[in-house]
Formats: sequence, C-alpha cells, structure tokens
Amino acid sequence: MQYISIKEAIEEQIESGMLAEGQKLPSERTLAESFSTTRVTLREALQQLALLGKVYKEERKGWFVSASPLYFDPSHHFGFKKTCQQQKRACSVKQISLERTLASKEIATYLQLPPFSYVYLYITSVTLEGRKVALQYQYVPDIQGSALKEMLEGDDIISVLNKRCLYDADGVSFTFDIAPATHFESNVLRLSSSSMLLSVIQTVFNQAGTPFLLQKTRYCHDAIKIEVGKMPLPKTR
Amino acid sequence: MQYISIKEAIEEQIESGMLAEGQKLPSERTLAESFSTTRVTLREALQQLALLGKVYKEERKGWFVSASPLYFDPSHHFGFKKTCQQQKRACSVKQISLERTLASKEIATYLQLPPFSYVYLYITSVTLEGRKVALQYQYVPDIQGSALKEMLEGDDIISVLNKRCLYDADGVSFTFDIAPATHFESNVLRLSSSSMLLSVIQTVFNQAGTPFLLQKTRYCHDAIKIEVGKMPLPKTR
DNA sequence: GAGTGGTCTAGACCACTGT
DNA sequence: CAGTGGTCTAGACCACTCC
Repeated sequence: MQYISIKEAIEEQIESGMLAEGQKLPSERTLAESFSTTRVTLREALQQLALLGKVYKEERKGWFVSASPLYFDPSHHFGFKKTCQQQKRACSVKQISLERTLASKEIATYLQLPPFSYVYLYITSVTLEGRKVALQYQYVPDIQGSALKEMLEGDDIISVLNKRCLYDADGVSFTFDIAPATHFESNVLRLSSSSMLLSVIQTVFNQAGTPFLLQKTRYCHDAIKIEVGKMPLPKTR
Repeated sequence: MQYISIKEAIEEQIESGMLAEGQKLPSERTLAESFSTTRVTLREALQQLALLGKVYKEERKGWFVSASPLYFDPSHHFGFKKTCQQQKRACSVKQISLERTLASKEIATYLQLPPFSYVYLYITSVTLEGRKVALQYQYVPDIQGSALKEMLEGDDIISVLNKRCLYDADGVSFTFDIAPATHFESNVLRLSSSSMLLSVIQTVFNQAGTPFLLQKTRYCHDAIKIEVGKMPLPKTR
C-alpha cells in the first residue's frame, strides 16, 4: 500500500510545520515524481488526507493545507458571525441571494407549512480567513418573511426576525447528514463536483412552539467541527 | 464527465427497484464492460453513489445496494436496541471486548478524570439486518466500572450502570465528526481501509453533573442517520 | 481454480488558471 | 502560453473470496 506511506509522509510534513496552514502543496505531477509514483496513486494518498481533514482541494487550483477548524454549536441559534467572534476567528458572511419561492415538500414538512406555501430563501456564504468554507440556506415562512426585505447587507437574519417575533432560545432541533456538493455548491465553494459536504439542518421554534426558521448549513468538514452543548474548545493558534 | 452518467444510470436502476436493498451489484469488470469503460471510471461512479449513501462496499466482497437508514438520536442515552425496536428494525448488539485500561488524554478530558485514571472500555458492534453498520466504544470511569463485571452478554450498559447511580436524562452532550476507519474498524465492519466513518461522541452526566459514561459511535453514513430532538421519521419500507 | 476487488503503472487529452 | 487539475484509457499483478 504505497499510498498509505505517501499519505504519512505528507502528513508528517504538515505536522512538523514544514507546510503552513493554507499553503498550497506542489502540483500533483511534481509530488508524484517526488514519490516515484503516478498521479493516480498520489491522488489516492491526498484523498486520504482530505478525509482526515488535513488538506483540501480547490477546483482546478490545487491542494492546500487545512487551517484549524471553527467549532460550531447547532443547538444554539447563533449565526456564524457570533461564533467566530467568540473563537476570535476572522469570518465574513456574504449574501448570495434572497428570493420568495414555493416551499419544497422537505421544507414544508420541517416548517409545518400547508401545501403550496411560500417561503423566503436567503442564501449566504461563509468565508473563514479568506477561504469559503460553508453555505447557508435560511428558509423563513411567508408571514415573517416580508421582514427580510428590510434587511441590509451584513444583517443577521435572527436579529431581523427578532424584531417581529420573540423566540424560545431552547427551541432548536437539528439533523446531521453528509451529501455530495450540488453543482451550485461546488461553484460557490470552488470545490470539485465530487466533493462531499456535511449538512446541519436546524429548525428554530418560537415561544408558541411554531417553527419560524429553517437553517441548512453545508460545510467543509475540515474547516468546521460540530460541538453540541459544550463551550468552544481552547484553540492553539 | 462519463462517470456522472454512469452514476445516474445505476442510481435509476436502484430507484426503480431493479436492484433490491442489500443486493450485490455485478462485478466491477462486468459493470465497466456494460458501460464500455474502464474500472477506474466505473469506480469513480460507484464512489459517488457511496457518498450519496445509495450503495456501500464490503472489503473484497463487492458493492451492495444500501438499505433504508436507521434514525438515531444522540440527545438521548437510548441504546441502539431501543432505537431499533421503536423503528421496528432487526438489530443485534454484540460484545467485542471489555477491558480495564488507562484513560487517554481525550477520554480523561471528556470524563473529567485526573491523569493516570483507569476506565473500563466496552466495545460492541451493531448489526442491522445482517450488516454490521456501527461500532460503539463505551468508556466508564473506574468507580462505576466494576459494575460491568456483572454484565451479561446482551445487557445494555446504561441499564447496568443505572443500578449503581441515577442519572439525569437531560444530561447528554455530544459531538459529531468524520474520520477514516482505523485498521481495527475496517476489520470489524469489513470495510476497505480507506472508508470514512461518521462519529458521534456522547457524554452522559449523572444528576450531580458528573460525566459517568462516554460513548463513541462510529457508523456507516448510509445505514444510520442522525436526528436530534425529533421523533423518528415515518419510514417507507 | 476462477473470479473478485485492491492497488498500481504509464501514458493521454481537455478545460481551465495564472502569468 | 505553460502548467495545472479533471478525466479517461488499457492494461498489470496480488491477495483474497467463493465455489
């Protein structure tokens, strides 16, 4: 198993600090030659490292050393901005689109809406220290959704909704999954079309027990780790 | 992108019911010939399907169609047995090993133990309708751990511990992650050494707020889905 | 023993990136 | 335009499974 030893060799380079966080690895051809092997075998080794979260790949750009992850707690309704502030990470959340659309069956079920309901869909991207690491789809029922029209670039969706209706801070349920990136997601996050992304789907309830926000976060597993019901771990950066 | 259309062709065969749950796919060589391509490209297509959770692979056995998943809620301390009963799935939990061992740094941190503490490590495998789909590592501090000696094959660890100390049903915190299977895990679950497994790490607290059980579940993502704070979804099987 | 998946070689062409 | 990653071909040998 040649690719195992190649994996370990590159891993050691990273652990030892020879390759810094965010640094680009040499080209696949160069690396393959270094290890006297072919690109196929080399890519196998890199894919192992990607699974481990040590490296990641940008479409047609190359392979990069992963930075230390952000810890995210989906049992809160905090946005990424607040989470990043707490962990002293430089993060920016950018609007991609905002539209009113017919709720899919899945969305309607989560939000307990009747058929043919409309929802507002607010899509944002999350950039952590220069790298796009997540996409967020936020679905708001039509009733409160009109509040979003007043929203300004950079506003937190929860803050805006909070002006309209109070919510119960404990009222969050969530789901965890894994799925390959869609075409849209690959484009935005600059991933290969084959990349896998993890998903967290959070439903936020108001005090009456009615769901009023569905938040689906699709993220790169090497960049964001899920920590439920814990304080963020002390970081070593 | 030939592998995309191959992926979709096989996917359609599965969705249409031509390939039943648990059924073995034809050999890679046969499939490659069917699609007039090489094994490399074909395996790319199958890996995509594996990411989607539609198929899975057993080491040196071949590719199989995934069955519908079990929904597991880590915010409870229910074992798999109870979860399976609720969802009317045939599941068996089998002991692999039980030993007293020095707590690693990670385990000691989670269980809030001082250095050089001993823990009991109870390892079980979870078989869902004939397929091994998960491994569980359960760590119990030395104090309560001796109770495990009385445990019989098939006993639930929580039930046994419950005789010794009461616990607070809400006192569960947990973490998600993803990591490649270890050598041991590949062997037990019959996976390729390269396979990725999802992890849930649950810490169960007693009424005094002291952690008394750490439970790490390593599972195949196509076979088990995480559902937090929800009732199991209605199944269509 | 035939067939399988696991691993690997040594190329190739294309679309795209960065300069 | 040179170089890169994305994709693909057409083989090969080995260890293992299944019959």
